[in-house]
Amino acid sequence: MASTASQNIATPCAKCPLRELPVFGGRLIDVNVIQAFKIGELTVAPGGTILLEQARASHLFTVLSGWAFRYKTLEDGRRQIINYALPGDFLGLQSSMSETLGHGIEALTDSVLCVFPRDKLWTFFASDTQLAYDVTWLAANQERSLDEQILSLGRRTAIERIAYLLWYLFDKARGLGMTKRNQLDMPMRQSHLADTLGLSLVHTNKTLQRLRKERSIELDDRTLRIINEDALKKLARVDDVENATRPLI
Amino acid sequence: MASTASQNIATPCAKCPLRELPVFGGRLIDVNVIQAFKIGELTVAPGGTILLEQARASHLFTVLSGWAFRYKTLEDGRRQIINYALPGDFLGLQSSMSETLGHGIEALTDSVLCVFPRDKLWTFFASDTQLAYDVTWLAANQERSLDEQILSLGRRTAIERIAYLLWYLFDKARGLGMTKRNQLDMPMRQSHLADTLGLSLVHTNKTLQRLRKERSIELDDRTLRIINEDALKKLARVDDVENATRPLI
DNA sequence: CGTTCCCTTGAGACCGCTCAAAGACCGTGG
DNA sequence: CCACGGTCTTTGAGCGGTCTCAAGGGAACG
Repeated sequence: MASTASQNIATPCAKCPLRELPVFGGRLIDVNVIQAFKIGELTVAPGGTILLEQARASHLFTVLSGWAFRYKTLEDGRRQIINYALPGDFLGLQSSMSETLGHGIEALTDSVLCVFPRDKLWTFFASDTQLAYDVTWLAANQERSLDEQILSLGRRTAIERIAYLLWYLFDKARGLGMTKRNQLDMPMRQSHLADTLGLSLVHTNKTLQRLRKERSIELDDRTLRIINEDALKKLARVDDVENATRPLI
Repeated sequence: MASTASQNIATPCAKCPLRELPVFGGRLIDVNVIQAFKIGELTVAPGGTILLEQARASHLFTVLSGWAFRYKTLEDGRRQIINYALPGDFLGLQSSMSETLGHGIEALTDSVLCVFPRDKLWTFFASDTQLAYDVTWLAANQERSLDEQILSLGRRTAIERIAYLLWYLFDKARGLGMTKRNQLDMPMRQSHLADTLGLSLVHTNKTLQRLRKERSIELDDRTLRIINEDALKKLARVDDVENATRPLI
């Protein structure tokens, strides 16, 4: 069905809509290099598995459209969402180059991913320094956002964590042009938020309501509206990060 | 003093003691390449700052000897330790290649670090594919251990977190030959552990005692003894990771 | 021998948890 | 069109894990 159809209408890198975006401005790799690296596209439906937690990863992905998330689980079922992937995010590298994965990746919406062969990475590293550099840049930068997530989980209170997460996601989506005014379509359920924040579902719900009552956000079914961005940032104690452009693989 | 003296006795890469270790076996970069990349050594005393939280990082480091840790702080002083660096660990890349740092690095013991110029990284990427590949490998692998830390903070209980952290550190040190039997010299104080685990100092102390009472560990002044490794791993729900060799820059 | 740093202990408060159940919304089928 | 089941959100009640505050004890060091 959807996934089969999309194989035939694969987006050529030259027509990649992401390349137009300012966030990726000025540091784009030669289209032909990327195109040569790319072996196909993967289409996944909401709730679909992109990478199994125990699997050995043989591919690398760039999200072309849609939302996904990376997670780990404990034997007894406790799940922790590590981060969310939006268009332009590069996935699969984390699995320490060729060992088993250790984390799963699941789609939240209908998603399309560009697929690259892991075992060709070496070849492309050798032939294109820019690509090597960019992959490293992306890996290093993802670490940065994990650092922030660790700070959140370790030292922020429930309401601060939520404020940070919502602001972070909104800001990231804004850079990708996915927002309208102060409004963002967020596909995850409260249980996803809870599993991201290290909180229980019930407490997440109650804390969300506190944020609504103080008019910092609105959050109906699946759309987030930021009513008071400054209040949110202050609460989350966001240290303004210069939003530099980033590479796109 | 110490730091001046050490400039004169810099370890040539050819005599790097780390290269002997099995953990780094079989995937070592040509000594001459590393040696050309290395511009000096940095010696730091316990409590000394390796990288300031607000600074712009211009160097990359490999820990040659000693313990250090990476941390972030919130304005009001709450500190979160992100991870610990032991010999062979590569530092400074996280600062998303040339932006401001966002985290600090501090030495726990007398430490010696090999220093590399960040702005030459590109040059070496271009001239040595293996080095580029290894740097990326290290970045990806560090992400892996941050994933685990996120799982801990988000979903493990206090006692599980401690069990995991102690086992993780012990296992890592064991790979480096820093343990004697079941015993490890751990330079951090309980306040460091608390700031790593996202717990208060008091609760860390009380939980530590529970682990001692059930004879899983001993922890006197600064030495950790693992009495019952299996119990620890079971409590922490460690999924046995194949301990592959890793690159050394 | 006083100061300082660290570890330990106790007491009480609060944040976030679990359990349980009631709305709300939606698609499906009778 | 309504009944029904499913998924998700919301509420309430009570428990407990972790926190803060406060103080005491031990070891190292000048």
